Amino acid sequence: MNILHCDLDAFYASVEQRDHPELVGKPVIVGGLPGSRGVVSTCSYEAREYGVCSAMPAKQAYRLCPQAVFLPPDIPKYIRVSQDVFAILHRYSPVLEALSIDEAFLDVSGCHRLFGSSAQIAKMIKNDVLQETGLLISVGIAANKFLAKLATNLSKPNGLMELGNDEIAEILPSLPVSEIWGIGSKTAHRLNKAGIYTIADLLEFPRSKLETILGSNTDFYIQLCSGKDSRPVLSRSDRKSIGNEITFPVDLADQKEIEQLLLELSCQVAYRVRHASLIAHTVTIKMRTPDFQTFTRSQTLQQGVDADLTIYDIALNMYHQSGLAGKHLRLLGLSCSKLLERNLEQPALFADENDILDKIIDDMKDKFGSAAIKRGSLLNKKGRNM
DNA sequence: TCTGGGGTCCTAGGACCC
DNA sequence: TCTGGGGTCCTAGGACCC
Repeated sequence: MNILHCDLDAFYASVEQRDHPELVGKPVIVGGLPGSRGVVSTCSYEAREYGVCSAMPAKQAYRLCPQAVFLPPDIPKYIRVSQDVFAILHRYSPVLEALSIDEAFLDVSGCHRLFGSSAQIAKMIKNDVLQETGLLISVGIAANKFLAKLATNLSKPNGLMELGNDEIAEILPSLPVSEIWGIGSKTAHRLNKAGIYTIADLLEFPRSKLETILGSNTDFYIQLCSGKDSRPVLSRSDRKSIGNEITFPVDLADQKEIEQLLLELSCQVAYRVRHASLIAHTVTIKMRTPDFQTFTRSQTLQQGVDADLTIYDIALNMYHQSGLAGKHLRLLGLSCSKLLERNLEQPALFADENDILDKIIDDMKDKFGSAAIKRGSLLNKKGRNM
């Protein structure tokens, strides 16, 4: 029982309730605003009582709970709080795997002499997080990652659950397959169509037929359903991609306007790439049409890129070659991948004037914030801000 | 009813190389 | 005239997670 899964309860909404005491006890919905095309990122437990949940369209959330307080997310603030919480977790074990901004696995094997049993460590973590950040965190304890995460899910909010062999034998068989980490709505639906609703159903199903649904992951999922999971807790390796995307308030077909937005995205992403001291070898654009079909185009380059206008040129070219130029779009995205550390890359012999301009703009963004300065061609007559 | 934005990982086909 | 097999990389799409 050495694996802990730690998950902050209703993270974004809880931070807002902490910072705005008048919101405590009220339904709070962080994410898209009611009139927008956004969705709910996180909602407080008060809002959940009305049927509101994560990923629900904001319009639908408003219909269910019009009295809720809708707030846009303040991601930089949540990142700061998250860092504080992860620092607390780090005190108890160096083997920490961050899953997201509000979730992490901790392997506490070898930490018992210093801190006591897993359950004692979990209690100390919950206490420290509450004392130092004012937030509630749920902790699941088990022999492996799958079961630890399950324990957290079963005990939220403000949970602390240790899943031992007896509990596993009792709980696991009747759980719906959608509770399995990695089984999403599509796969769950296909399993249901085959008559598989619970973990017990899955284990009784002929393996060969199961393989037509789960493919090469069949054995892995059978193991999970048997309560076995040999994946180690691993500190996150380097990030694989950096990207931004935007869903327009209304569908857009005007090429000039889309090109302008592509330039804005290029500048945002390039800035983040440079800020991380990285260089990208692949640029990808993403387009979504009003019927919700998503298309991507990507290009891999011999020479790594990090300049605003270089990335923009590549993106613009792909947009015009995509067959979607002039068509209505509801989403436009740009991302950079195949990232390498900049100092490992052979530097260009001469920095050109674009590099110098990027450097000046970056310095100003660092000092005054990203809204303070942008390229002249990004300022249209309305003074759009993004 | 109308579907965000940040990501990760996987698959399948095709090009290319030996 | 008929063309294997293995490996790697690229591209596009899709499932999934929070």
